[in-house]
Amino acid sequence: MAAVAGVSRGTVSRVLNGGHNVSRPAAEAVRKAIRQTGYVVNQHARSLVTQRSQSVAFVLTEPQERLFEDPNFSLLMHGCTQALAEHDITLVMTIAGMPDERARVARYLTSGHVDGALLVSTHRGNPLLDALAAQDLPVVACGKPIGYERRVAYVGVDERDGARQMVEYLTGLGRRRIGMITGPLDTAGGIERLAGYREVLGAAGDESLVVTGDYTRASGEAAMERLLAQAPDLDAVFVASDLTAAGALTVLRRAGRSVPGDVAVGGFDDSSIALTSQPALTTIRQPWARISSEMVRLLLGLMAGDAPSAVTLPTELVVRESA
Amino acid sequence: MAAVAGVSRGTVSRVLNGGHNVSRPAAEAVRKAIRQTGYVVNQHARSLVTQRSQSVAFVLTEPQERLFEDPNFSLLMHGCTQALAEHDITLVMTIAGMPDERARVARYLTSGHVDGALLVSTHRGNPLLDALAAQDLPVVACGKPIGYERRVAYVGVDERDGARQMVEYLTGLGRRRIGMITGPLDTAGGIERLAGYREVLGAAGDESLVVTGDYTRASGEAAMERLLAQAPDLDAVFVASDLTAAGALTVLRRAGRSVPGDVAVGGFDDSSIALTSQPALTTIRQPWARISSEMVRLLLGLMAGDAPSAVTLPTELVVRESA
DNA sequence: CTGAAAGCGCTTACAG
DNA sequence: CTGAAAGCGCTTACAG
Repeated sequence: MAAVAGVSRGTVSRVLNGGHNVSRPAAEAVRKAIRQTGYVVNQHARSLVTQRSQSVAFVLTEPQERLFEDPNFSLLMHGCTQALAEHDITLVMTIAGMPDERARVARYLTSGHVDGALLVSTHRGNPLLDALAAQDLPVVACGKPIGYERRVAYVGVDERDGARQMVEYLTGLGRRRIGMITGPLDTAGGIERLAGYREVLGAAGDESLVVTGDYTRASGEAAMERLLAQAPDLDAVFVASDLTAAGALTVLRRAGRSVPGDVAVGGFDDSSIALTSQPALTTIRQPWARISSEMVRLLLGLMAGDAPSAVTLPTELVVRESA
Repeated sequence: MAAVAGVSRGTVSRVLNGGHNVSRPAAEAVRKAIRQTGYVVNQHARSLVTQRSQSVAFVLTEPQERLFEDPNFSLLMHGCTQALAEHDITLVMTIAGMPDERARVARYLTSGHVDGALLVSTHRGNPLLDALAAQDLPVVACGKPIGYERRVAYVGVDERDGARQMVEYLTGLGRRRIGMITGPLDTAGGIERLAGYREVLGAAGDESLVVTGDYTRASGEAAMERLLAQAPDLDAVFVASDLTAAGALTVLRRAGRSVPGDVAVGGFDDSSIALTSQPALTTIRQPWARISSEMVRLLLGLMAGDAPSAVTLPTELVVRESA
């Protein structure tokens, strides 16, 4: 390659890396030779010296199905891809749902393939976090990573306040028997959204009105059925995710309860499903674009040597038809 | 590291790579030192000499949304992850829907980050294929890559025969006005499923009965509406994908046509949506598990120096409620 | 502006 | 079984 262009490897390298300190004719010759030979740098050789791979992983620590069911992940990943592209960094996705996959992924991530990792949907005690932290890989989580709040950077929304907004809105509508379908209680979103609900309802809180879900659509169906059995007189439900709320809607329809007439339904996320569900969901908007750009900003910071920090973003009530 | 264990770098490397020609005590010492220091190999240094990265890319050349909408991708990716894990290879996913993303991804793939690529949903004239072929990266496509059949390995199903099975089944049911919603006509699945339909219906083929779709749910809704307008007397539809068929079902319901009473609906894929749709879809099963294992087998072969080859798998009619 | 040279951290014949 | 040494293909001070 250097031979074809009639210059030294050093000069080739210089034009490849910005072209500083290279004469016009030399740069031209190199570019021409690259076109002729179809030369592509060997990323390993480059990374071995730069200590950078110019790529970052988007790690999903969830059974695979969730990714494909929940439209939020898509949004988040797209936003991150865009933001990283501006810095000439490629995003690759990796799934570590099962324990054995986790070990493999941990090895992949820590052995230099990537310069950092964006972690999505982290449950309490996620073992991957230990492995990554031990190797000092820059990591930023989406949502507060319980148990690692201090050591791992993250960006999340004010979950509790979002829940509060929704429950206050339902209360304001005159609803008195307000149920809740929570998220998984080993995640910040699961815990905090429930806390917000309790904060508003206070002593009025009735345990038969609360059922635990796990953010999936299926859990929304199951939980709604239980809720209808335990508290047939409920006139509203706050559901911790739109996808789960869509499941609840199906059950409500089947049970002959009109929404919002008989039962008002409030979701969380403002994901695409909120618009396509029947009726369209009143929900709490998470600023996905902002979340992804902040995640990337923090990650780039960590890669540059910054200490881990946390960003908390506000949410917003979006009123549609379901409540 | 070698110092901690009291051996040479060579010996450390030997235990890391299978432990052949290493004495028990030496191996023990190395393993202990690894535990103590948390040592992880530098993948770049290793790959620079082995010319292998032990990872493979799952490349989606589709706008991001499709991945998350279509359950088939999930299945396929999971199968490939499993099959590769047996060979100690990590699968990373990468999306190249937009032209600028494509350039970035091409660079990523050809610069040594991965040992090969699994290509999903390739339309005619996919520019990524040119870039990869030029760099001799082992590639296997899912479905016949039009225009690259001879140069690129692939595994697909007998699309035409699958379509034929479905249309013959519908004919056997006594349906006489059988419409079709096709896939995108720049993919093998789009073209061949239509060809199978035409083959069975022959001269009876009426152009007003055929509408082009693109495998999405939305295209199923739009196409079904057109079909109902163009050919209000149709008594069956063959839809080139289950997801699209689910869209068609929605429109049919809205139009007051009972399924399969008024209109029989046949899908293609046997994806998870075929079971959850109302009514459950009669469809053509694609053997996803088999497809992913064959894709991996071919890729491993290419990586070992084999010439590209193609595998065509049979499909199977699955009768449920919609027809 | 440019080339020669060192060095990134491994693996792997090669001797022993 | 084990160590010393070459070499993988780059980047980057260092001279000039």
